[in-house]
Formats: sequence, C-alpha cells, structure tokens
Amino acid sequence: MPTPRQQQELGVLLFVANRSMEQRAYDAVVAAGITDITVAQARVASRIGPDGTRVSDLAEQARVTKQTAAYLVDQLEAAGYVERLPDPTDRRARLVRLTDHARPAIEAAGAELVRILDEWADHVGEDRLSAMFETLRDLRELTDPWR
Amino acid sequence: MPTPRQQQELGVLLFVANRSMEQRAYDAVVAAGITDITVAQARVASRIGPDGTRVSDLAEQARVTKQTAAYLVDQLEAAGYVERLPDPTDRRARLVRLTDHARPAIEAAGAELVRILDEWADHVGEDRLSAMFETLRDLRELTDPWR
DNA sequence: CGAACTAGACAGATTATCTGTCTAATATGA
DNA sequence: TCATATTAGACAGATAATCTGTCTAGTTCG
Repeated sequence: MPTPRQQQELGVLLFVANRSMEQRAYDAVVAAGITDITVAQARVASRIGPDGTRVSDLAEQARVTKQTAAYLVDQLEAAGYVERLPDPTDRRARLVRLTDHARPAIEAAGAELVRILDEWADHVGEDRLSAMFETLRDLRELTDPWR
Repeated sequence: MPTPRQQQELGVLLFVANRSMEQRAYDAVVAAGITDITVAQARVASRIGPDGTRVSDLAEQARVTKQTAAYLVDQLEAAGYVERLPDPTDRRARLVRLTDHARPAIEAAGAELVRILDEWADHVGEDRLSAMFETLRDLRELTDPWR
C-alpha cells in the first residue's frame, strides 16, 4: 500500500519531467537569439493552435485567468509574435494567431523537443516511452476536465 | 516519425497531470479550513523533508532562485508552518522544518493524494500506472540534473 | 594560509497573477 | 419574440511571486 510520500513523488516526477522539457525548449529559443520572450509568454504562446485560439481557451489550457492570458498576449502582440483577428464564428471573440515573426522561435523549440524525446527514448526505450505517453493520454480524461 | 507537435503534446500531458495533482491537493487543504497558505508557499513546503531541508535545496527542487524560496519560507515561518534551526553540520546553513501547526495541512494533502492515485489506478490499471511511475523515475536521471 | 566556493540575507525592480467590474454579443427558454 | 442568463474579452487596481545584483559569514581545498 503506497504512502502519501510516494504519491507525492509522482507529483515531483511529473513536475521535473515537464519542467525539464519546458526549460530546454525555452533555452533553445534563447540560444537561437530570441531574447524578448519570457517563460510565461512562451507558455501561453505554445498553446496557440495553427488556426488561432481564443484568449479564453489559452487561459484554460495554461491554467491561468483570462486576465493573465490577455496580459501575456498583449505583450506577445506588442513584440510582433502574435496578432488578433476577429473570430468569424462569434463576434464577441477574437482569435490569437502566431505571425511569421514567431516562426524561428517555433522551429528552435520544435527542434529541441525532438532532441529531448530522442534522448528519453534512448534512455528508457521507445516502447516504455510510448507506453507512458498512452497512459498519460488516457489519464487526461481525469486530469483535464476541459477538452 | 513523431512531429514536434506530438512531442509538445507530451509536455502538455505532463503539465496537466502534475497540475491536476497539485491543484486537488491544494484544494483539499483549503477545504480542510486552512486558507492562509498560497499555492507557491505550498509548493515549497511540500518539498521539506522529515528532518528539515535547506533553503538552497528547496530552491533547487522547486526550480526557483534562492531568493524566491527564502521569501516564501519567510511567509511560512511568519504563519507558523515552519521553523528555522541551525544546521549542525554547517554553521552557514539553517534547516527549514515543518512544525506541528503544519500537520493538519499535511494530512489533508496526503489523504487527497491517496484518493487521486486510487482514481488513476482505477482508470488506467494499477500495472500501467506503476509502469509510468518507473519510467518517470528512470527519466529523472535526465530530467533532474540535481539529485 | 589564502583563494575559491557556498549558504543565506538584504535591497530594489519587474513580471505574473489575482479579484472585481464593465460592455458587447450570444444563447436559452418561456 | 423578448427577457434572462451566459460568454468573450477589456479595464482598473492590488498583491504575490520572481528575478538580478550585492553583501557577509562560513567552508573547502590546494
């Protein structure tokens, strides 16, 4: 029978894994010479879908309030990384979309993510990594009330 | 061959799983009537070991600077949840230790963690959950440069 | 012993985050 | 159809969290 302290270890493990990915991706962007984005901005920007995403949805996915998400999107917009367009399906809403100016950052982050997953697969094996992926996907029904 | 966007999904999955655990544990503490702790404080406090932990180590584990960790520990100390004692093995250092006042919070959080893991095990099976645990443990060598 | 390093404190600034309120647009339902 | 409730997002203000930089005391090691 597992103890709370072991349960807690799982939390730590999820945290360090996520944090490691995030930090390395962010560092890769900085290493590519893009230094005018903060971690919090990048976290929100990374949730923007190819066809644009509403601020409310970004807030939900990043688990911050709409106000916080809007604040970060404002900064990304001022720096030219995103633009806001009217949402054709709902006149209240606006879609946030990445601009071409964001492309180098996306590519740097993406390339680093590929490297990370390669290393992880090397370390624990492709099969175990895939199994973990699938388990986390299934758990999402519990861990992600939205979507 | 996986795409960057799939890699990124893993990051999201790790994030939502961790965030779900953290939020539920925190909510359980609040539901137990303990309302004078913030999430950031709880995050640091949860890393304190049974025999006390140095501020520097807490900072490392929570991935914040020493200054931030010290700031949060100050608040926890002012609220009576932790105390600072001299570290007998190093006169520069001080150990942060949880007080009896923290016990109800620890118990509320621990009980919720047990519930969460029970639900997860029900959802994906005990074996798959354990496998994920082991994989994350092995990955820690890559994801957690310290320890 | 002396240089380099480590733990933590102090100061100051910035960033991220929240609660609360407001308007406009949409959805619902009698 | 119209009143009501809900949703998207903006605006204002306050607080919390976080960082960089600097400093002192203590430790380690050649």
